[in-house]
Amino acid sequence: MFFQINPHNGVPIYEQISRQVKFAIAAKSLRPGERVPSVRELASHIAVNPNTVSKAYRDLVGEGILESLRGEGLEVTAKAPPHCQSERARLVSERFSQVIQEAQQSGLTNREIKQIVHQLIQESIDA
Amino acid sequence: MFFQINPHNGVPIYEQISRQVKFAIAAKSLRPGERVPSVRELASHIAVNPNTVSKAYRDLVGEGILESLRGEGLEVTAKAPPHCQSERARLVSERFSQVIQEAQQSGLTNREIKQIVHQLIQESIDA
DNA sequence: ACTAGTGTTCTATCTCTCTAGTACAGCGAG
DNA sequence: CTCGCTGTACTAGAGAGATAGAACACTAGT
Repeated sequence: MFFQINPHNGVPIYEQISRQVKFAIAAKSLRPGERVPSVRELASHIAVNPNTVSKAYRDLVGEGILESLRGEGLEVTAKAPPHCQSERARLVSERFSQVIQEAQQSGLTNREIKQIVHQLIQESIDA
Repeated sequence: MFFQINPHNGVPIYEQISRQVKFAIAAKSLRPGERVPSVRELASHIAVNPNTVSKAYRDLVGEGILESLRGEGLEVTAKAPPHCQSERARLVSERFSQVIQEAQQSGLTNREIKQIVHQLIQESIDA
C-alpha cells in the first residue's frame, strides 16, 4: 500500500487518493475484506490534512467500494474488484486520450507520438 | 487558428491558451509577424472571460513569444518558432510522463499501456 | 475630431481545493 | 469504566482560478 501524491499537478489530492485506492484494488494488492489505512495514519504518511483523506474515503464509500465499520476502519467491499477494474480502464484511457489529443493538436505526427511514448516507457524501465 | 478548451480538466484555461498558441507556432500555422486573435475576439470565441485570455497573452509576452503593439494587437516574434518547438517537445513529454507513471501505478503492464495508446490513436484516425 | 478597435490595469466576487482546529460517536483492549 | 483508536461532522480561513465590470491609453480609418 504505497501512495505517491503530487500536490501541484492539477489533479486534486483527494482524487489522487481515491484513484490510487481503486488502482490498488484493481491490481489485487487490496482485496475484499481488507482494511484501508486509517484516515489519520494515511494523512500523516503522505503529509496531508486528515480532512482531505476523509473526503477521498467518503467518495469511495459513496461509490460502494469501501464500507464503513464505525470505530474500526474502512473495509474493501466484495463488489469492489470488478468495479475498480473497469474503472481503471476508463480512467487511464480518459487521461491518455486527452494527452494524445493535445499532442496531435501540437502538430506532432502519430508516428512521433508513439515514438515518445515508447521512449518514455523505456526510460522508466532503465530507471 | 482553432482552439479547443476544456474548462474542467485540471489545466487552467489561461495555460491551455498559451500552450496552444505555442503549439500553433511550433506547427508553423502561426508565423513571425502574424497577429494572434484579439483578446476580446478570442474570449468570446471560446466563451471565456477576456481577463483570462489577457493573462495567457501576458505570460507569452513575458516569455518573448508575443510582442505587444499597443492599439493594434499582439504579434509573433522572430525568436518564437525555435523556442516554441523545443517547448512543444518538453510540454508533451511532461504530460505523457505523468500519465504513463499513473498507468504503471495502476498495475497495467507496459505492453498493455502501449496497446491502449495505439488503440486510441487508431480511433482518432477513424473518427 | 470622432469612433471603433486594440492592449492594459484595476477592484470585487465567486467557486473549488486544501488546511486547521475542534468536537462527537462507536469499537475494543486493559 | 477508561483509554486509545477508529470514522464523521462542522466552522473558519487561505489560496488559486475564473468571472464581471469598469476604466485608461493607444492606433487606424473615416
